Amino acid sequence: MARLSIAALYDRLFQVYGPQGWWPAESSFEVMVGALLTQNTAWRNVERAIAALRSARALTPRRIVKAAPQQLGRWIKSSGCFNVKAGRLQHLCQWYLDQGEHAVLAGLPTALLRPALLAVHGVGQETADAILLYAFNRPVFVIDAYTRRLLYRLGIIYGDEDYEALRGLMQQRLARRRNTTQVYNQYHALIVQHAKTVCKVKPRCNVCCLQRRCQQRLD
DNA sequence: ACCCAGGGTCATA
DNA sequence: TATGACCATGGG
Repeated sequence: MARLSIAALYDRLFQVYGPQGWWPAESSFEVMVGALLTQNTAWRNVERAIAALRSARALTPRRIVKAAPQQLGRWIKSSGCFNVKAGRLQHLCQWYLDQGEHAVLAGLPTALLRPALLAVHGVGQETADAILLYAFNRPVFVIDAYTRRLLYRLGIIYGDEDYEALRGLMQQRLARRRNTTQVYNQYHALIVQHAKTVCKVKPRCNVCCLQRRCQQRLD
């Protein structure tokens, strides 16, 4: 059986799950907050944290920076690792204010914006790229553990490639597409959706198990 | 009682 | 560079 290509996998996922409507948020700033809070955390718990911030009227960069760390921790408690994340959230918001907020940042080229995000303490590659793609609408593919696992099961990668190698691979294979930013947006969301529904319920799902190597669980 | 979730940082070797 | 510990809640 011929190996499924990265481009064909996208079409298959989209065919099965349809458009995903990511990122669920009311503003680009809220996307940034969510991207940070969802680090190693189920989205459900992040929603509660964001709801708590909103009902406390604390869902703004200034309120978050001004808040006492302990208070901030209480608001975002449901997202786990709350002491760590309270600090990270304040670093991110302080940076956001220092840079002049969204309008200024939106004017920066991705080649400058990405390193700037990565320089924020608590923002790693996946979080930075999620912010670039979903808050700033930049054509940057977000690599996560699900992406790596799925590509590995499909025999598309070895599995030991580093983050940048995978991001480069995904972007290269999708370069011919019409609207790459929209494709990256949907693709990442589709992989997450696929991972937390079908693969979990049905070990032999109708997407990744088109391939032999996927007939057995490899992790 | 485990294991994992829409990760990242830090100490150690 | 490459592991491991740590953060810590909520759901399965």
